[in-house]
Amino acid sequence: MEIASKYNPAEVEEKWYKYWMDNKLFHSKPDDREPFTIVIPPPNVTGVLHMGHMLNNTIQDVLVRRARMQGKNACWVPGTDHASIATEAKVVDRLASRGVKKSDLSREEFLEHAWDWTREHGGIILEQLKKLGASCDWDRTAFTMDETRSESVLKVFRDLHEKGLIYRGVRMVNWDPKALTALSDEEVIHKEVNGKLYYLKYKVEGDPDGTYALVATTRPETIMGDTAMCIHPDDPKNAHLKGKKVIVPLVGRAIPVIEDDYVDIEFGTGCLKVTPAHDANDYVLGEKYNLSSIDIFNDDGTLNEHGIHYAGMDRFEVRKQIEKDLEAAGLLEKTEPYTNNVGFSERTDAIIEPKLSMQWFLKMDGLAQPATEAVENNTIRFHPEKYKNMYRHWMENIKDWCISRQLWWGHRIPAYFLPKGGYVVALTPEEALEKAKAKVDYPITMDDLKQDEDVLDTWFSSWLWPLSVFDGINRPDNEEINYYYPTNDLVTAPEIIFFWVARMIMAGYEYRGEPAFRNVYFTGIVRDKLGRKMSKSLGNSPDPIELMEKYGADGVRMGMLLTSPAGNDLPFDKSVCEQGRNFNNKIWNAFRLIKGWKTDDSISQPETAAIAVEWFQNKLSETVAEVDDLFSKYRLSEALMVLYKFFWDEFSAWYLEMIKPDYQQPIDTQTYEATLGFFDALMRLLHPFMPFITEELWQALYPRGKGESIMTVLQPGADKVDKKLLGDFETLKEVVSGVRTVRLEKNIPNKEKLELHVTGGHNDRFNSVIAKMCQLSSILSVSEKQPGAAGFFAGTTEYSVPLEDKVDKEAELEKLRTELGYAEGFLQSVLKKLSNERFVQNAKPEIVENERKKQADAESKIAQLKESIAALEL
RNA sequence: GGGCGUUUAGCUCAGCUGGUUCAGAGCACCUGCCUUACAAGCAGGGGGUCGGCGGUUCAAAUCCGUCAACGCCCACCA
Repeated sequence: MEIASKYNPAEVEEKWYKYWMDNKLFHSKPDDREPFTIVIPPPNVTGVLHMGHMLNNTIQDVLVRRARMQGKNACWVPGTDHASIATEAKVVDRLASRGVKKSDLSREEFLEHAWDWTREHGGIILEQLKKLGASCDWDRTAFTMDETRSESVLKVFRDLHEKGLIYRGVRMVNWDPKALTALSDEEVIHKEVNGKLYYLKYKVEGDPDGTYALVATTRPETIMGDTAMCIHPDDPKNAHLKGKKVIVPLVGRAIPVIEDDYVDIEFGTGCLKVTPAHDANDYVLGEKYNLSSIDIFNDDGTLNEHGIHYAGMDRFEVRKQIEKDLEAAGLLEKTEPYTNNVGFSERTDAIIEPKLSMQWFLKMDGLAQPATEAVENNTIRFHPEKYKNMYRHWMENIKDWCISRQLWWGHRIPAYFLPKGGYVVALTPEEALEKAKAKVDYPITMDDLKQDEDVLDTWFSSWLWPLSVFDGINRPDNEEINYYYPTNDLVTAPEIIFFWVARMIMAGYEYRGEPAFRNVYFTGIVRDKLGRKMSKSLGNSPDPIELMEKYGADGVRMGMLLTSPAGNDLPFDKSVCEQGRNFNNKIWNAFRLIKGWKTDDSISQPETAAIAVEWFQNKLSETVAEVDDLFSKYRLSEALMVLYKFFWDEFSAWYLEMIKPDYQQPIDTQTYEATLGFFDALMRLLHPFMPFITEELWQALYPRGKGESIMTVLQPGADKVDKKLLGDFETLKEVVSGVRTVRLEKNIPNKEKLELHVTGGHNDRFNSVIAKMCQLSSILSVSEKQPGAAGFFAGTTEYSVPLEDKVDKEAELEKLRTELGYAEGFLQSVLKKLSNERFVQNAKPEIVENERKKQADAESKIAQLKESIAALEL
């Protein structure tokens, strides 16, 4: 059978994914085995696979596949998130492109469009994950707005309300004028913006001299909402304003001057205009001094009827216009360039407007407590650990969570308002009516109840994800939740540590009294070569699907993993995928070599092969132990790198070369069987990282039964390691390398057999191996190196290849002298240490002993070098 | 304005509790090879005063102080 010399991933990937699906190998159900659970961070239902998903899901798949191969009952639950605000924005856009405004539709009509959109786009990203090889249990695919999940959300709302943790109130919230909804603090991103500081003149009322107070503000367009001016009680320069009233420019309204030490005397002029409706701090002042509050904005950021002649204009238009008008009226003293922090909506990028409104909130401090402790005491471990600090800091300063959104796409808040005030919380209208009847003393019908128009924050469903995917809220004692919960690992981006991770931990403790997961692996951000975040708008993100077509899913997976230690950003470049693809090819060709051999029972195992097998067996054990250790520390890139080198260098370059029979000669059965065994072990070790090629070759290695898969066999275990053997073997490599260098330097073809002379201590156990790897005719022990020989050292032993005329005496002498110089310098430094009494006294005995050995070795090497030089100089 | 983190080869990173696995790995680079598994390869090689300064110690990439640059998180100075 001819096997192509290049690996073709496209052919095998589809085949094996189908095989895994057909044989239900991803499916998990509770049994006696130890469970291993991961819930996917649900991608947005309308999202398209990007490089961040690739990284994130590759890592999850590695963890799940490895757990499965450790005999655990691995369950990776996939699903999608309804992404309330993001999806609603997309649906609104699509409707707009068809000339339909959201406001023209009823709630029901709009939701119909949203569901259409969800049905059209919802499955795309999950299908794309299959191309990556993701071993999710697709039978469990969940959606944050499907029936089970919706019921869970409503029940939790009702429960937390009953516990008194959910309340309703008028607060200053972050208002997104584009999406027309409130946002939580976490959804606001602060950015530095270059703006101006405007100095406005507020004339003092009834002052004939025309004196005025100067107020510095970044937001002149809000003056219509001013209801006071505030100075510091101890501010001498503004003391004359105490007890006075000042006139708001353009508006002409008089407002009182109040005093509060909140004002910073040094900032601006020390005068602060107070606009309780449009600034969180001013709101606090307003409450304190019982100021009236004038809301001058419409929900979309245009000015309302309080905006005098600016009514109907956008807030930023007004800012420009009002500057001119103030100028014209002589009420603008000056402007200065100024940078300040402005809040932007995470989703729509609109500038946030602080707005007073009635919203639903969840009390957080009680929920936060056990969640804070769990991370602090490592019940839940963060990888890398540095995120613990961030987490603690946020948790200790946690604020109540604004959970209502003025949107339609999402879980509608299960609160029903009563005709004469008050409300009830209930899962269904029927339940609501029942509760209402119990609450009021007047007759009431279903039609009298009005359900809250708002929906819940998307994260109010995501935070239940590890529970709700196993139906742990609705049926808290079901077999699945009892078996799969707590989940094991969570793989996610640090950006959503507060949005999601922290809240899942809280929900986990509130509803199970147990951690949601044991380990959190924080991935980095995928960036381009220039260090920019990959984004659709920049167009700097490669299409993952195209990438996989070009380099193979295994190649891309490897590319992602090789350069992404936990928590570090990943500067992505296609070249790493190339490296991955090359490695696939390397594996492919090693297999081709092995499979090309004919076996012969009648040949006995050559000595070189016996040594090779023994050595590789030990090397394998050593590597397995190393990989185990790295996995336990979640150092996946390093684990992969160890395996990469193990396969490429130890297995291919050393082991296979050692056992390789002469061209077209058969191999002995014993060695062949051992080699197949090693290859099998290597495939198993690599399978979590590169599922497709390893399955393909594992299947081809031996005849396999129907439905069998590498996915479900165990990882190789680590045996005892003969350290001495491994050490000796490293010396052997040095010798082989030395001879190869001689060949290269002297331009000696490989076919020409050479003789190797040894001067000094040498372990001749591996002579047959050295002879085979270097094409030697013999290895002789000599008391002195021949003058016409090219030499090198391995440790303190000198090796040389007699070459007669081929050796350039001068060059050889030069080499030896350089080496001698180095050795003498080294000896000097060792002697200096040893002659330092304090070193000999204070250092640990083994350190001193080591220095003595270095001294002896150096001395013996120097003696040998001198002899060789003397012989050449003759 | 607070807090955290990073700085080691051209690039991406590893170096735990100070001393032979202390200056490493992969990629990139250079040289020679189409050697019958693999040129997506083989063999060999060069390259860093471990961000700067100061200190502790017999001994510092490693511990302490300080400065600098970069990054992240939090924060209401209008």
